[in-house]
Amino acid sequence: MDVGARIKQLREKNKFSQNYLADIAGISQTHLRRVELGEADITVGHLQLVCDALGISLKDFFNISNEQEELSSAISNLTPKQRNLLLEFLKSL
Amino acid sequence: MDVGARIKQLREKNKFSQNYLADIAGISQTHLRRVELGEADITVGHLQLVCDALGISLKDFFNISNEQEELSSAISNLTPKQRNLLLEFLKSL
DNA sequence: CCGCCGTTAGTCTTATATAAATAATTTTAA
DNA sequence: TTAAAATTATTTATATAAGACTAACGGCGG
Repeated sequence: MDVGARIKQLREKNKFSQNYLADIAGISQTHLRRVELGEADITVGHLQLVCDALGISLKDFFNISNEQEELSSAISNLTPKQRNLLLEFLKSL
Repeated sequence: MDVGARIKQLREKNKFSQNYLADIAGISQTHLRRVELGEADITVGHLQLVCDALGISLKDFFNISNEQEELSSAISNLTPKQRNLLLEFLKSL
């Protein structure tokens, strides 16, 4: 479970900048950035602040459905060629 | 959500000492103690280690309210006879 | 082109999470 | 009741989480 990627995913879904999210969460943009990049390991207390700012519970933060996980792990193993095929397929939906 | 209390609750359910849990989780007993007492704010990475050692997912670690709800709704449907059996059982814990 | 603005990245410092070793306390068994 | 064993608490030291400030990197109107 990649905490940084998950934060980034939620942040971008809300169209927040690092600065804005950090601000309303009450943490520094520097640190948020490092956490998102996986360069730092956030504490639960601070993650709670971030989750509050994102309007999500810690439980839901960690509750990535199995389908999603299956998908993302499947996708991460694609060859570039396969990735292109997938992109075409998605467009056709 | 009191992370320390939650860890302690799960640790004691498994009849682990701080030392033992810290050992198999790969963290120090000193730190585990401080986290349980709320004197330190554990990082997600370390909490993940603890959860692994406890055989529980992070999602379930934070999924406390549902369990409680399941319990209370289950309890509310007991017959008097079942309620007595439950009381005996609780004493035996 | 040029400065302005929003966003992300880098640096340097401080606060605190975490560890190793040891002491104190509680529990257990004789 | 007491010594040993198990558990929890302290002390001291280090690694790293976290913050303040500044720089670099694009867009965009003038």
